[in-house]
Amino acid sequence: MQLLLIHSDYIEYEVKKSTPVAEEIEESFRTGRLEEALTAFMAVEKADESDVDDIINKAVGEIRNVAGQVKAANVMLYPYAHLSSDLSSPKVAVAVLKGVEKALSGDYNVKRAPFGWYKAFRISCKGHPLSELSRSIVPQGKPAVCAEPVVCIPEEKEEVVSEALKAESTAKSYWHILTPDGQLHSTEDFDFTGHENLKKFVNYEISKQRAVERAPPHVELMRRLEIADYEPGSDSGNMRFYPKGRLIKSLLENFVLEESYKVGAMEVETPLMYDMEHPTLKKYLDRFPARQYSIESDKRHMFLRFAACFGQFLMNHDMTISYKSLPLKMIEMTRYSFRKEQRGELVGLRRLRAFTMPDMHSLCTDMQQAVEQFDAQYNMCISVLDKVGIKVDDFEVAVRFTRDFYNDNKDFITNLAKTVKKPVLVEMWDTRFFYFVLKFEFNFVDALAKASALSTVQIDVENAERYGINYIDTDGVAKKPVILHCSPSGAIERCIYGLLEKEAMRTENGGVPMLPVWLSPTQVRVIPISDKHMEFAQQIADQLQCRVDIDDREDTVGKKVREAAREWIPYVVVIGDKEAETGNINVTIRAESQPEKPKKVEMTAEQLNARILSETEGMPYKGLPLAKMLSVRPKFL
RNA sequence: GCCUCUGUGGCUUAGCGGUAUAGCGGCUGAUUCGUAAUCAGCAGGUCGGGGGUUCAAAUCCCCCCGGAGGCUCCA
Repeated sequence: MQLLLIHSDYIEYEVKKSTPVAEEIEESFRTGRLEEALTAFMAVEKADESDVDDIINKAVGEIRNVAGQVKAANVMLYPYAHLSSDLSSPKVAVAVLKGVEKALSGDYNVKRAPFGWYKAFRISCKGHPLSELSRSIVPQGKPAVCAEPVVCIPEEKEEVVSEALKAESTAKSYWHILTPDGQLHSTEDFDFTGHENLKKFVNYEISKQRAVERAPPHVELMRRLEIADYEPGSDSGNMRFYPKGRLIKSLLENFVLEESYKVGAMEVETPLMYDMEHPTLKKYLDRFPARQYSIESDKRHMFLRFAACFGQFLMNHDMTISYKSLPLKMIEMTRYSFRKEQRGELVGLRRLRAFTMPDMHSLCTDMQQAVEQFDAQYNMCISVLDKVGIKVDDFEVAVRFTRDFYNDNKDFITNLAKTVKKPVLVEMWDTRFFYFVLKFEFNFVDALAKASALSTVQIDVENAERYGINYIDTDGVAKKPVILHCSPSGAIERCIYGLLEKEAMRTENGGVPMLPVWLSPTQVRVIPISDKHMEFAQQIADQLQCRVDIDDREDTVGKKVREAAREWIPYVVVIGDKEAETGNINVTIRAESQPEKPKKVEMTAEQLNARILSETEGMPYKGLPLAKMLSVRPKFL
C-alpha cells in the first residue's frame, strides 16, 4: 500500500462522475468535508492482496502514529489510485479501506471518500514537516520496493493538491560499525568501550536521541570573544561577524584555499543566484525541494545557491576538456551558500542559513580514478582539520554507500577505517537513492552530544549526465566523467563552532581554553604597568612580527590581566620597571598554564617572536584588524 | 511549519497589579598601580509593538513581532 498523509486545515471533496469500478454510495456520501484533519491518501496494491488483515493493521498503525504526533482528532481516508502503478483489485481495495475505517472509527472522527469515483477535492496543507509524510506498506514476507522519488513542491498559499501529487519515498538504511580489521559489526552488539564519542554519534544518527537541556556553550563564547552574533535585522541563521570573527574566518578560508591549490584545484567564482526555470537546474532542484531561499526579480523567479555545484557544473558544461586534464579540480569559497534550514535547527554557528563553504569538484575519467581521488581527498581532509585544530580524536567518521559499491570495493572501504585507526559508522543502502554511490563525512560531536558534519567527499554518478559534462577520451570519443564533491573543512563557520565547542569541553574538564595561535586575533597582549612604561611597551611590541596590542587603558594590572585571560590571548607580557632595566620580558604562556596557575617565563622579545613564528609556520597570516591601543577600541558588545 | 519557554537602558538582570532594581560597560574626576575586577560621581529605560481588563498594568488577558529550546529535517 502507498500511503500519503497530509495534515490539513481542511479537506473537502465532491463526487463528479463514476468509474466502472465505483462502489455504490448514498446521497450523503457524495460530498464530504473535515476540518483540522489528517488526510490519508491511500492506494492499495497488488501485493497487499496476499494478507489483507496485516495491511489494514499496518496502515492503521501508521495513521494512529501520525495522528498522535500532529494531535489530529479527525481522519479523512481518501482512495487515491495515482500513488501506485500496480493496483490491487477494486474489491480488495474497498475491503481494505473499510477495514481501516472501522479500526479507526472508535478513537477518531473518521470519514472516507467513496472509491471509484472521479472527485473534485480541495485540501489546505499545514506545511509543517510532519504535515506531509508518505509510507510504503507491504504485507509480511514481501520486500519493500522503492518508488521513483518524485517531489511535491509546497505552494506558499493555499494549496490545491493535483494529479501531480506523488510520494517521495525514503531509502532503507542498514547501519553497521566498521572496524579497521574489516569486520562489519551490528550497531546494537558493538562494544563501544573506549569509543564513547562514536557511541554518541551513533545514537545521534540512528536513535535520534537529540534532546538537549541547554544552549550549546559556543553561543556564549562566540559573543564574548566578539567573533559573531545574531543579526535581528536579517533572517535567522544569517550572522554578523565582528572584526575578530572576520579575521578568523578569513584565515581559515585562506588556509583551505591554499591547501586545495596544493592539490591542483583552480579557484573560480560563480553567481549566488540562479534562474528557477533553467531546465537543468530545475531538474537538480527538484530532488531537493523547499530548502532554498527564493527571490523575485522583476518577473523572474530566482533561488540562492546552496552550494557551488550549480555554477561549476554549468561552467564544466561549456568547457572543452581532454582526458589529459583529468582529474580536473575547481574550488570556490562560497560566501555564501544559502539553505533555508528549519527554524528549530538554527543554533549559534552550528547550522546557519547563510554560510561559507569551500566547495571543490573533481572530474575523473572513471570510477577507478574517482576512487583514487576519494582516497587522496580523504587524507587531505584529515590533514586540513588537523591544522585547523580539530584532531582525528575530535570527530567521528561516517561512511555511506550502496551495497553494490561496497561489494566491489570492500578493501578500499576497510582502508578508510584503517587510516583513522578507529571504528567508523557505516550506512548502506540497497538502492542508490541519492546522486552518489559513496560518501564520507567527519562529524564533530559537541559538548551536548550533537553531531554535525565537517569535511565530506562524495562520488557523484548522476550530475555529469544531468549537466551534460563531457571530456574527450584517448579514442576521441566524448565521455561522461565521474564527479567528486569535496568540502575539505566543511563550512568555515562550523569549524569555528567546532573549535569553540572543543574548548568549552576543555574548560569543563579543568583545562584552559584557547584558540590555535595562528587563529588568535590578538597573539600577544602587552600590559604596561603605568604611563611611564608605555614607551618601552611600544618598543617591545614593535619587535614582535605578529598581532600585538597594548592595553594602555587606565586600569589596574590585575584587571588588564584578567581581561587578557578572558580573551584567551596566548601570550601576555607585563612591562614595568624591572623589564625596562633588564631588557627581558615576563611572558605568561596560556598553552602551558592551568586554571589559577599561570605559567610565567622570562625571555627576550626575540625569543618570544621566534616561538610564535615557529608555532604559526606555514599557516596564513593577517595583521590585527583592530586598533593597537585598547583605549581607542570600541566595544561591540 | 507545529509545541513549549522567553523579550525590562549598549550588555547581564531584580521586580510579576500601586511612583522602575542592581551590576557591567560608557562619561567625568581622583588614583600611576607588578598578574583573575581601584575609588567616587554622572548620564542612560514611554519595561518588544498594538489592543483589552482595572481607580491603577512591566506585572493579568488577546493579537502581532523578535529570540531560545523541542518536534521534524539535515545532499
